Amino acid sequence: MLTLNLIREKSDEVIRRLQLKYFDAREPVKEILALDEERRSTQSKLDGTQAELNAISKEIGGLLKANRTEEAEAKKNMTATLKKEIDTLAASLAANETLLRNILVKLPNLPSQYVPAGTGAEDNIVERGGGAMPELAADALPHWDLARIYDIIDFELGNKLTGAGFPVYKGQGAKLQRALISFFLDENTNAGYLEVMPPLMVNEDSGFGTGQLPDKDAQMYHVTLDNFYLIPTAEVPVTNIYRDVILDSKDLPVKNTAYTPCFRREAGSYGKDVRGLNRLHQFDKVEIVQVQHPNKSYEALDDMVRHVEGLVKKLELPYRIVKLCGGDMSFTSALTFDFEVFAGAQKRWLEVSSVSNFESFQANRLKLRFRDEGSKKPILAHTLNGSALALPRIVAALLENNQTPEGIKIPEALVPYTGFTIIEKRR
RNA sequence: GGAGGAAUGGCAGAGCGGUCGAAUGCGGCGGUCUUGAAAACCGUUGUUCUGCUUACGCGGAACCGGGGGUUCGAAUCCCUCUUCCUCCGCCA
Repeated sequence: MLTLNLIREKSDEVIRRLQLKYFDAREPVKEILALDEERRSTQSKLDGTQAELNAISKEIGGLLKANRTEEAEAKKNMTATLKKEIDTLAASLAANETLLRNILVKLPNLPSQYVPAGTGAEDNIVERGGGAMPELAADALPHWDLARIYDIIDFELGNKLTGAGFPVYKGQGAKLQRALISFFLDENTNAGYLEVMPPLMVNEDSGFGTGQLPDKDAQMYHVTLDNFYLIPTAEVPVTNIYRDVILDSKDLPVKNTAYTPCFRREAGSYGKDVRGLNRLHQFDKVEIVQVQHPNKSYEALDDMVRHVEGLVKKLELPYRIVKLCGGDMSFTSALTFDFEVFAGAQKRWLEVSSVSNFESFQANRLKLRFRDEGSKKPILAHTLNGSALALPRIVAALLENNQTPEGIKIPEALVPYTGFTIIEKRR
């Protein structure tokens, strides 16, 4: 959520920068400014009337104490109109604030100055890449075939237990999941992130805090009986740890990492994108989250990108880092870098991480602030997060790129975690 | 799940219809003293909205778990929700 102050003081800039996300903010901004004006004048009238009533009440107290009952009764009669006025003003203020907020929460975050122009994925800019492209035979198999042949991931069994998009990992496949999770968590904690293990269901307030609600509720599984939502990413519970929190400046930066399963309904996405591990309803992901001083958030974003790059390198996967253009960015982000790895048999780039700076957009919703030296009022912190990393597509690329006649080779960095160097057929 | 009790400022803890944004203690910040520090003493100490000033500041409104009600007036009384504690039941 953008701050009212920003819209009030730099409305032209807000409109101009949102054009980069193909969002026409002219009308909403106009409405916001009008409502804000009205809100303040109502507030001011309400405060004045309330002050009058308070003064009279105080007088009545004094009169009653002095046993001047008749005068007190006379004063009481004066309050009726004031009270009616207060009710009316309070109701109109509440209505105004609801309207204002409803428009405000629909404005996307402003893209930062570094965001390139463009309408969609084809306009994203490849920053850099690395890793050797796999040299596979022409008959190299896609990961879903490999998963079946080596009996390490069972999609059919998942269909039976739950439904499409809920695979069952078995044997070395299950061990590989556990190894990747431990590997990522260790790498992250070694880089200074504190490991946390949050709940996998959150309440409405949390869903709102990170921006999944009210707009994207169709993306989350909703447990209606208790009104909880299954988390679509650890970002939700982990960032909400800091909802309604005022940090001390010496607490910054906050760096957290968490492994969680993630649940996504993925309503409306069908077709060949969803084959195998490419798109699941439940998947494992290790997330990193930072809360930063506004002056340092872009430095931190850079750090996070480098850190994730280190992970992909250690897994010896061919990768590229893509800077998202305005048209391809998420609602909440100010600047996003996607990581893609190349899956040799599908011959496709698969997104495995998305690292973003949200600036104060989430913090404003969360009321996440800190006390800065020299500033009397607490100020909004900046939040950032990224995947480090999402497992299924990493596994897809590992399986496809490392297939050999003997089996699937495990990258060296992972061997201490898997305890095996190769995935072989079970008998 | 059943029966009782509780929720107050960073923490502890008073207040149970008016002068209470709230005693007191601890902590934090500033100062006196000191070579420095501790102790002692003095002062200060939250958040939001808002008006004037917009450097500092001054004034108004709201906030005592959330929401609603009674009253001229609510931290204080009533209703409701949530959370926590104690006892019983069930259970990984």
